[in-house]
Amino acid sequence: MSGTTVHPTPARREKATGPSPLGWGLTALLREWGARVKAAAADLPQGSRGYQVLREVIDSQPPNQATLAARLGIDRTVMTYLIDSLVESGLVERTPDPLDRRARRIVITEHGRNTVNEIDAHVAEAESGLLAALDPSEREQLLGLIERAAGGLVHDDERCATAARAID
Amino acid sequence: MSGTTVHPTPARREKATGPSPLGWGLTALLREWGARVKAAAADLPQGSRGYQVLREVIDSQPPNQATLAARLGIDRTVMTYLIDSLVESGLVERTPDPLDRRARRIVITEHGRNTVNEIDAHVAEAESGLLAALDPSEREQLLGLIERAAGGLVHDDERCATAARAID
DNA sequence: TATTGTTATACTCTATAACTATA
DNA sequence: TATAGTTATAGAGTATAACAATA
Repeated sequence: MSGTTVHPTPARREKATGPSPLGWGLTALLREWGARVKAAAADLPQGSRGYQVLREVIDSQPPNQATLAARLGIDRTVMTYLIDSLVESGLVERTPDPLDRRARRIVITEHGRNTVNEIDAHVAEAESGLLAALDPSEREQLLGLIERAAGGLVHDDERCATAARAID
Repeated sequence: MSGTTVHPTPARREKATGPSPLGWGLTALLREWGARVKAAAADLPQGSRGYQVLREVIDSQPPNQATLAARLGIDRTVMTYLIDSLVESGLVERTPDPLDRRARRIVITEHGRNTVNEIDAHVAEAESGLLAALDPSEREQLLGLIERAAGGLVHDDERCATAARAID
């Protein structure tokens, strides 16, 4: 979200010698995704992340904060502030978890559900704009591949570099 | 790089009602990519971004800082510090641009080239680990789709939400 | 002893503006 | 006037550690 314009595949771009296009492409796409979804979800606090949390609250049956944090890759201390502002806006509520009195179940409010429903349409537009270079079947493909690749990141915790700090 | 473990596709995940999996998948993949490449490029300053800059310096014929910044989506003020530390480490040099005395061409040094060559192998490993859930042909597919989608983000500047702030 | 959630602090990024030297 | 590069400052975002309540 810096004042710069993405400038891909410019005239002077040669063949990619090394393995960088993955990181470059992911970065460019995620930056644009964040900017577009932030605009689409301008009604929400916390921009695109507020939207992601709300979607997750709806899709999972009411999760607790730790689950939300783990699933979205957000620190649990940050999740506290995130939920705070969503509660202030009346989009979600913290309810006690009858099975674990330490935990709070985060449930969507009627207002929250309506808001997300409206925003979903705008986000869908934003996302198809983001993938404008691909035709519909390719978008499906990309979505599927991304989800599978990302979904595969669970079980190699003991092997990779992140593990060390992730475990701590 | 928070002390959290990604926790995708957990037991309680239902069908995705809305359009969030794209943002979720991109975020998870990019976070892991950054962590793994940072480990793979531990010799470099500035982690995965130092690597990205070096790769770009090699792939483009010596670019100036503004070009690098635009292409990688990094603010030009940040690029100054980035290049500073790469110069300190002897990986690149700032040379005057004969065609524009304001600009500095960033050229890779012999040491820089050797270093990147070594790291490339580790990064390639890191990336195939990242995409372990996909078979080789699917990885190719994903790479291609990501590059095309990201490459398509150039010409809609006057239409989308980012434009406003990108233009400024 | 481990975990959920909260708070406070410090640190790291990033954004903004101002300045120079060129064009 | 606009652009390339630099620098300084402020702000947003993030990590770390400590704590209370519960498991």
